[in-house]
Amino acid sequence: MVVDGDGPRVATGSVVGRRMTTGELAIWRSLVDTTAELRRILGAQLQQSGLSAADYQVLLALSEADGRWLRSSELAATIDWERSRLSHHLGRMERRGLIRRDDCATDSRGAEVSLTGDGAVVLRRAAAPRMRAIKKCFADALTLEQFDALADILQALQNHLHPEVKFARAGDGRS
Amino acid sequence: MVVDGDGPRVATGSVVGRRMTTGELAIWRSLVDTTAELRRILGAQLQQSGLSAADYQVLLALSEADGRWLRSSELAATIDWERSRLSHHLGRMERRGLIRRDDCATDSRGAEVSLTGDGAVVLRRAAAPRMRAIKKCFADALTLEQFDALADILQALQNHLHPEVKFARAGDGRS
DNA sequence: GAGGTATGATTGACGTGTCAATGAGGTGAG
DNA sequence: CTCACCTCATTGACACGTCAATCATACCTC
Repeated sequence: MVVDGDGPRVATGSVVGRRMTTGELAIWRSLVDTTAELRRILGAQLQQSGLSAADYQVLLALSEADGRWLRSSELAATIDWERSRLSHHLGRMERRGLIRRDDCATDSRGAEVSLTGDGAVVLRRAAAPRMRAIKKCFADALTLEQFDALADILQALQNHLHPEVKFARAGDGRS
Repeated sequence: MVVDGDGPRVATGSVVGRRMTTGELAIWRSLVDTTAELRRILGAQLQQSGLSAADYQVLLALSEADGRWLRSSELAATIDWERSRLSHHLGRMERRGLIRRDDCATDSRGAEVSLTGDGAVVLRRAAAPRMRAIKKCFADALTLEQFDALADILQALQNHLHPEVKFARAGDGRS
């Protein structure tokens, strides 16, 4: 049974209306597979520092924040997570002593999330090996030309996913 | 913390030995973020057909298999999953009536996994919308040149991750 | 300032993924 | 034959992610 792939079909006359070719679909599958593999490898590497990729993202965002703390919702926006996902994860990280949640001074509903000393140490120890791993299994594989092309492709995908920011310019107040 | 600009580079060569630049790291982060977003969008789309991305992968592999069934371990190898992950997932899919597991005729340890009628119907209904979604949020964003460049980049990454198959070529006549 | 609504964050339920351990059955050396 | 060892597949425990529901507080309107 064939449920995907391209079959004979009359073109609608517009490029956008064309079906995907098998080649395009194969590239899509390769993208999914390859990025999944990279995530798996880097996740395994990070685990040797006692962190998951999610832990690392949270700790990194906090360490880069002004004053090294963030409101829970700001943190969620920074790393583009759902609120509830963050809440669950912060609970687990708090239990492990990596972060701390305090009542927010300016809004009694809110929480201020900050690194603990332990969290900062663990993050610092994990950072260099992670950079090396990204370099080794990703950056070392590509030429300068390929980097440029990839940046261009990713920009095209982002423009396509978020057309409203396609023409955004610093200092341009209009939307 | 600027890490750009140190060391000469061999023309058109790789960047082995140099540190990653902030630009290269930014491209890595963009790759991770963008592919995560695509997966999220497509997962949400697939969910309208009552399937997860994992379900779809399993059903598709079975539908493409000779005789529409596979040994559990063959299925795991086909979609590159851990055995235990597959076992858990097949349990859930069996409960939902999408697949069936029968004792293997040639090896009493094994299981033969096959599509149920329901599973085949659900897959067929999900396939076209999924293709359209991949086209809409991925394929439609890229030019032919960008497709070529992306295929080249993914091949380079795969070659780097699996050097043992680095020299395999399609159309070689012999492998 | 009282009511209704919006927002910040958490919780519970459930599906999912990983690791280590297990059991059940094949396989080969002696 | 039988013992050691391997592979096939499953299980349990636990971490993780999503959805819908909840709760408390802020904000806005009258």
